[in-house]
Amino acid sequence: MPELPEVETIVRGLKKPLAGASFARTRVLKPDVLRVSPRRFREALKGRRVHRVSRRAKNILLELDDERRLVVNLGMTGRLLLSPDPGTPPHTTHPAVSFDLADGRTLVYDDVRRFGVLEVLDPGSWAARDRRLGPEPLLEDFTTQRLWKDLRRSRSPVRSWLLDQRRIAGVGNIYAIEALYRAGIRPSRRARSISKKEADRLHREIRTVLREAIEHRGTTLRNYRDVDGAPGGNAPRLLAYGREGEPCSRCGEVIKRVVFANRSAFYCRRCQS
DNA sequence: AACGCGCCCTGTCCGC
DNA sequence: TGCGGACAGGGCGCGT
Repeated sequence: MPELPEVETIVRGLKKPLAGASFARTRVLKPDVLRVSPRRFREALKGRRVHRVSRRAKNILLELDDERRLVVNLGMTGRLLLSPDPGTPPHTTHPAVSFDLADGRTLVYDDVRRFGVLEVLDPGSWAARDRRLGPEPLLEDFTTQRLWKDLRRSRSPVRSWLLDQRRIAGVGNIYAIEALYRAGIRPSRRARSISKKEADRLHREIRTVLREAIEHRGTTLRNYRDVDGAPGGNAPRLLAYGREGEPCSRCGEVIKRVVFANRSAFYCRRCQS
């Protein structure tokens, strides 16, 4: 569910409130969101202080005072919810893991479908994971040149290419569809067929779409909430995603929906080639 | 090696 | 009103 802008909104919301906070007690209600035993997970966090909160791709990183990190991937429906104030737990629907902080606040990982994963990784394990992720699209090293060169090496449909986290980090189905719509490129186009000029446009639109979504605190279709439980405001701004049968905002042609790789793609057959 | 597919799980919505 | 099927923002493991 949550893509880069939603994860970034959560990270920004946790930065100040969690800086310096420490884990007193952890309760695991749904062990299937972990990859180790609940006991081992609890022990890894016990007494640890949060040094810094950051994001890499769609992962939330709580950097701990022992050099390890609590890595949270929200899957489709994961949420991180924080107490409004000490003594008041956040409002949850499907709590999976609950973290009591030393100051009386509670951080809860809530997840209806439980596709999310929580792990505590040492520096080496995290570095190995990090290396497998592609460039951050909002950072300097993601250049038009790099995008174009990387696209040329793949025969996948460009929409599938954009969803592959090893190639570009943090883009999911919504923003892939939106960027392709705005760049005038059909989702089914083979990555290697994208011209230099198209790659330039795609590069710009990926960044614009992500930046604007962050400004609007993410897209809420159903489940996404920020750390205060509030929905994002970006959904009404989507031009193609979820708009099957509606007129194209540019030319009035009907927006089409096609399915490949088990996921919906939306596009305008007149504006996108 | 690169790629596409099925699957993990629960909730919601739509058509009959 | 009830029921079955399709579908949902992600990512992994498998077979080709």
